[in-house]
Amino acid sequence: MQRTDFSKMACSIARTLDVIGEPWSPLILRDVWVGLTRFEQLQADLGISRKVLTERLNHLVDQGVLDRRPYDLRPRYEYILTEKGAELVDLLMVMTGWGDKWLAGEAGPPVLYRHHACGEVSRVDLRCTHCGEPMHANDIDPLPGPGAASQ
Amino acid sequence: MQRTDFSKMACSIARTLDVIGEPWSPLILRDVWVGLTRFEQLQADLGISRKVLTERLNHLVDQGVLDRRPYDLRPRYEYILTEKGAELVDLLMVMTGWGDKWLAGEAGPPVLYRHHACGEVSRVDLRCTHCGEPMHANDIDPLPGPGAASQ
DNA sequence: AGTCTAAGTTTCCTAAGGGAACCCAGATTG
DNA sequence: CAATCTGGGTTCCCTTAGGAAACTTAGACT
Repeated sequence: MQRTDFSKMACSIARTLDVIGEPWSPLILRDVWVGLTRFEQLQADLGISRKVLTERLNHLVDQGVLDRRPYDLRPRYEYILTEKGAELVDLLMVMTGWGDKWLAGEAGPPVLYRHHACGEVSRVDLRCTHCGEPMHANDIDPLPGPGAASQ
Repeated sequence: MQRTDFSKMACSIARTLDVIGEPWSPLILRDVWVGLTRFEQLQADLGISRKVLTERLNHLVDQGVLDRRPYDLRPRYEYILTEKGAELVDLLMVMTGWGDKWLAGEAGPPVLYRHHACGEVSRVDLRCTHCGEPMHANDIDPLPGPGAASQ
């Protein structure tokens, strides 16, 4: 294997990268999320090489992030997010927030999110599941957990 | 250019990937965040090729995510997170949460986060900046924003 | 029988990652 | 003051992965 395998590292970031860290994978998930669920749609929208799209879709299905299912009696398939995949959209939302803030420039964000609960165009904020206060890089200390490298 | 350039796409996810989407970049940020800030430390901890580490560090500095500064009279440098880079740690925290839930298995999470505000070991949750309610994939509708592709 | 379409496969070419050896500047050692 | 050490890279070669375009296949349509 030439490209380093991250899946064995005792790090949830590395393991997550092993699932969606390859080029194009997050954009494929974004497209599937907004309803572009078929091979031709994805290929046309992204401009990705067909070979690479095939590889990525197979990998995402193998990892349980996408489900491949027929939508016709002919051999036609669409890809949909599993629950595991839908929870990756959280990651995309945070990426969007960062990109909107630091990279969008004068033109402003290309996409807005309307929140169903309040009906407003809004953004995501990271909060502590325990106390509900904001939780960012400088608000926490990392500690070794039960799955820490020790073997 | 062989590898497709994401930076021109009208999508904050694609633009963010152009900054930290290459292999190793998120792991480099993680290491810098936890205090492994020097070339030799990063190389030894990650096992990354020196060539690629150089390329990644240069790119992250160019993008304003890391700052390279001398820590000695000799030609010795360390890399630290800028504010722009520190806000990317949000992304790492969400990646960690997803990996902990879906990939950690029996052993449990390799790392825990203690939240300063409440002192508890906790996790992050995504909330609407406007109403404070949970905000996940199925809680929002994407709408075209001011920076949407139109030119 | 011939055509159309979605969903891939295959082939060729180039670029990017891995690994190891090499280099350089400034400090330390004998 | 020559030899060595150390951090921070460069260079070189090899292999793998991405891009582009052509080709294939199964079933439906005309």
